[in-house]
Amino acid sequence: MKLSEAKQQFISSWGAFGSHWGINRTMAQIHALLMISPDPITQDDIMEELTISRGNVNMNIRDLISWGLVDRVILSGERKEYFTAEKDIWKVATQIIKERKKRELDPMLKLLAQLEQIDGDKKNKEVKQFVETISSIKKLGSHADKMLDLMTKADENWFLAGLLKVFK
Amino acid sequence: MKLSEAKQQFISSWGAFGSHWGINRTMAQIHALLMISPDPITQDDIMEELTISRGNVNMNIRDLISWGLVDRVILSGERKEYFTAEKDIWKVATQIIKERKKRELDPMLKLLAQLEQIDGDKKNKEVKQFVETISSIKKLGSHADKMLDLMTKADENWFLAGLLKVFK
DNA sequence: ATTTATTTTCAATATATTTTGAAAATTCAA
DNA sequence: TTGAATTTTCAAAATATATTGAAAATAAAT
Repeated sequence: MKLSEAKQQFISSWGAFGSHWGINRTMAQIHALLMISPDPITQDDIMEELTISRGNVNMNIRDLISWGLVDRVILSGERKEYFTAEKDIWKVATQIIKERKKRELDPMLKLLAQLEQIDGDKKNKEVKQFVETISSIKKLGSHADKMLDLMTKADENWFLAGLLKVFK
Repeated sequence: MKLSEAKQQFISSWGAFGSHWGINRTMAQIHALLMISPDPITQDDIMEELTISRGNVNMNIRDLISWGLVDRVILSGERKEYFTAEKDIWKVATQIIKERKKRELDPMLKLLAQLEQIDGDKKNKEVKQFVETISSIKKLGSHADKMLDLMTKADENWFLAGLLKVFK
């Protein structure tokens, strides 16, 4: 397979993959393109490579920057802005985990804590099932929370070495 | 807070939460409703509780069944079908992980293995960055794959006990 | 200060996804 | 069988999301 073909395939499937995870397809594609680009590239390069509009590139790039996955780069002497992506995939993964934890898991756990305090007869079947469901989700959620916290603080080798100990 | 209010809040936010994870909002809401329902309920109950159409309920219920999260229940003497959800949240989580691994991670890893074999000068900067990106994603992916496999085979206590050892 | 290159915004448009609801199919009882 | 209850399907409509492109804003050079 030729590089150009492989590139296209990777960008396209990374986009599809991302869309299963609440990340918009184009954003994931831009991210893919930046990850495989050895040097920083411009908005125009991205527009051309993915055949999408300037506005689209601009918005998604800003989104990627807010996720901490892409950086603006100023090349001296150049007027245009350049962009580059974090290349260490472990850092990419922990960054995504950190952000999603903050944006989604944390608020959910906060809400569940509130919902646990409902008034009503604890003997009532409906009440009982509700409280049990909420508290078991909360419990699982906070385990996940702690685990993700530790994971994202550890570096890759440390984390995987640790896992090996558990998983024989 | 009253039960009815708490129920509404839980259903609504579980729906929003799900939609960040590629699960459609209504499907997640139906799932939430079933999890907090102590006894099996009918399509009509769901229609009424969530004020959505019969077709919508039917399609999403089937989807939930295909995910292994909901079961059809036939109550003897009753004509209508009843539905019930798995209540053990650890089982719910591992079931979701298993399915998503099968549907998303496995195909992605398979594709990456193909993309690694591109022809061209390995000294070329573009080729080098491409191959490095692909192989590092593949490596991380297969670590995740192994870990998820073990997680979903283990039971909750075993898994958490194991994690405790690693994470002090 | 004016021009020119570049980035950003956002209303309009296009695309994708979800939902409806009524018709068709199925299931069960009489 | 026939018919009533129930489930399923799916084209059309509604809704939500993504994309465009040109105008406004910003930044740099002259």
